[in-house]
Amino acid sequence: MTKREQILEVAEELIAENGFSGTSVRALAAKAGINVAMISYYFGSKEKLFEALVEYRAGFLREKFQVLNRDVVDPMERVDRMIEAYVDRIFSHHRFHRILHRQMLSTKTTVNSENIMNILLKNAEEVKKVLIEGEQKKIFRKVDIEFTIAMLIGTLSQIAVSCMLSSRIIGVNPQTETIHDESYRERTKLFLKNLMRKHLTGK
Amino acid sequence: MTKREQILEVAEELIAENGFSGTSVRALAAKAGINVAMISYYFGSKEKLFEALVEYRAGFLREKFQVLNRDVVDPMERVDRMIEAYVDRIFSHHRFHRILHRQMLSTKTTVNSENIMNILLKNAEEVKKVLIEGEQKKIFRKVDIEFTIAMLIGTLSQIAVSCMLSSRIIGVNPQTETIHDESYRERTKLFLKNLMRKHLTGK
Amino acid sequence: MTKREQILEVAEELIAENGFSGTSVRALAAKAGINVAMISYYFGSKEKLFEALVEYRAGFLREKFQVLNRDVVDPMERVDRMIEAYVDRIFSHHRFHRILHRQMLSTKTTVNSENIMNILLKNAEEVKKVLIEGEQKKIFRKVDIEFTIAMLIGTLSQIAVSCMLSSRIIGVNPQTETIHDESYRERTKLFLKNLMRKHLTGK
Amino acid sequence: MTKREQILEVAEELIAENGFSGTSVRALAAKAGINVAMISYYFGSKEKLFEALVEYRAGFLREKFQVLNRDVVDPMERVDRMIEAYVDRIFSHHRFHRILHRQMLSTKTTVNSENIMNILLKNAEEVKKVLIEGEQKKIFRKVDIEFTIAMLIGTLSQIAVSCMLSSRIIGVNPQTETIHDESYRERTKLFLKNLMRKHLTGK
DNA sequence: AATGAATGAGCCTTCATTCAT
DNA sequence: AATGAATGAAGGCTCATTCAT
Repeated sequence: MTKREQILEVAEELIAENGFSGTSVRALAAKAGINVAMISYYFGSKEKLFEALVEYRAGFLREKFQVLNRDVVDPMERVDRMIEAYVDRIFSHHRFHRILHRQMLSTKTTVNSENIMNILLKNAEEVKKVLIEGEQKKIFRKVDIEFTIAMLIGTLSQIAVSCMLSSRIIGVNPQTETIHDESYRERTKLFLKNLMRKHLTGK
Repeated sequence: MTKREQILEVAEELIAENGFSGTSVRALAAKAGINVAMISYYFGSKEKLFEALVEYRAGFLREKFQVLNRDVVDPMERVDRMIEAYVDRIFSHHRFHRILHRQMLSTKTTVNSENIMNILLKNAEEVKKVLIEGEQKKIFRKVDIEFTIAMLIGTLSQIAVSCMLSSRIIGVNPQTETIHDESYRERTKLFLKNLMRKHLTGK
Repeated sequence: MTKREQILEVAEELIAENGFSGTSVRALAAKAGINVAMISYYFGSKEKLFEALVEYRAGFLREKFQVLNRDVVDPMERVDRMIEAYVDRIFSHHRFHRILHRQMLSTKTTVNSENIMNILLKNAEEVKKVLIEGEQKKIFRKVDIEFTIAMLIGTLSQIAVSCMLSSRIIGVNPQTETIHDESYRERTKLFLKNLMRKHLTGK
Repeated sequence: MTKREQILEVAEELIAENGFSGTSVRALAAKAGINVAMISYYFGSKEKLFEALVEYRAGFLREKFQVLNRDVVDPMERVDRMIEAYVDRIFSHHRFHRILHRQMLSTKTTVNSENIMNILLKNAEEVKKVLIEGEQKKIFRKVDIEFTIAMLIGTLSQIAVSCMLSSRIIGVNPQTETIHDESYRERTKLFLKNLMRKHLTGK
């Protein structure tokens, strides 16, 4: 791993935990074991570091959804696959997802938020396509498509992101069963699939 | 409105927009039209101001859920009522909700987060009761209760909170139809009710 | 003296000695016996402190030249009076003059330099008037008016400003006879008057 | 031109424009098209680069004055020649002269300033000799010799150095007639010669 | 000889807070 | 009760310099 990447990893961790304003370049440098000046040296500024982080992780998020839409014919099957891909993705990058989510909470529009919005939007549109297609094929009921997407994103985020709350609402012992566990991930997939099936087909 | 409350209102607005670290007491004092020293004077510190804000708004959120559980007999009916109350509550205090949500994203445990967790938890438990009761009465299917709660919270949050994203995903023109509109609120209620009915009863 | 003025006085001293970039707000605050934050508090920024300093001293420089032109009839007499006023002024504010002079050496145009130029220009124009009038009245020879002004300014600056060099070129013991001495000031006046008389009238 | 000299040329330009503290080694390296580390590599430090620059240019300034004093017999003639040499010298190295001038404004004594003083002093002494000789031969009037030297230096500096101000005081269009023009140079020589003749001989 | 990476010190500014009134 | 002045700490960033290659 290059030093640049190393900084980005640490940045992701700290920003996920404390937010952008809550993370000082000094804290960042300390945790990354580098000099403060290196942040400016590599990225130009703290803001640009953030942009670089978004760019760095955006790649992971951009792929694969399109593929699904082409290969699988049955809409319900495709929704299942999407859920699987989506859950995997978010669980694997839960820290970055936390950052994205936080960004969404800000009403201020920055260079970054535009970028982030576009990433999320692309995913959302892919889901939208399936839903519309399923509806046209009379396989899905007529549902509020946009809110269905919001439900998918919101539910998954809620499960993945709010450790503290979730662990208590959900009755999970955060020490033994966490977001990092395979079982937890599967439980999430199963729940979402069932939910969507009922919601979309009523069966 | 007392000066104290006036400060709290402004604090809510700014913190909802820019986060806790992103909001300086100077900006706050400027917007509230008071002296900087007043924040320390009234609340002791910025942190304590935040705690006071949570306390100030928590009252709104704490009431009414219990009532519903006592008065209404039919579990499905009760779920509907809860959704209505919950949606109304969050739409009415969407700024504060945004703050709560952001707090949940933080893994740092503060005095505040404990407080906030308790508020949210109480609500969640009320919902849990209905779900369990409905299941015992064989009116509801057997579902993953904890994740169902997460779904409820997550979906509503997603709809209410991410103006920018939602407005684009959801296909809402943020100029004409926003979180402040009655129609938008009703649409949300309808969606959640249908979703839960399908999810819980399959019908 | 207010604290604001106190800061300005110290700023003048340090900037005269080390230049603007060469003077750190920390050094300034230390010498003025105040906190670093006070510079921003009072002036907004280091740059604005400089502007305030120019404004603060500009007043001293702006007055009095016009008066001379109205009251005295004889051009040569008026030139003498101007020299006296000019020498007094610069000797009294030699530190600020040093700053002005340094600013002139910069080719970068700032808000300040425009301001400074205007002050100097006004003085120069007043001198120009006398020279032209004297020439029209056939009292002065035909001379290069603009360069004559440059000579006046340049000579006086050289004498007043370059302590180290002057003290050695001029053969003055900087310990005993300095810019602060009355005799040195009178010597300067005498020199300039004689120089100008010869230059302008040839007698 | 060696790389070393190339750096020195760029350094002269930037330091003349922005002063020593106002010129960063980074800006310098960028403009010279070399690596930042090169400055330390070639010169040891920024200070030493400055010293090297003084040394580099000092050579130009040191020569020729002595020669004049030996070859020409008539003191007035010699003064004229000196003015010519001096004007030529300063106009040819006006950037470096700007640096010297700025240094004179500083009261801080550095290794450099000592060096610079010596250069200027040597020139001044050469002038002094002629003035004294002319006075002894009863060709020159009795004048304040030291101030006369200051006048010469100051006037020329003022004309050469303060582009912005001069161009406005002097009524020169900086676009068409500048320090680089032959005519401007000749005008300066003529002015100084006439001035000195009147001042020294009264004729 | 030459360079990109890295450093620690210092830059100016803003922070939340406290003090005197 | 309320405020302008003042503070020390921390903010992000740039500095001249050094290191390893």
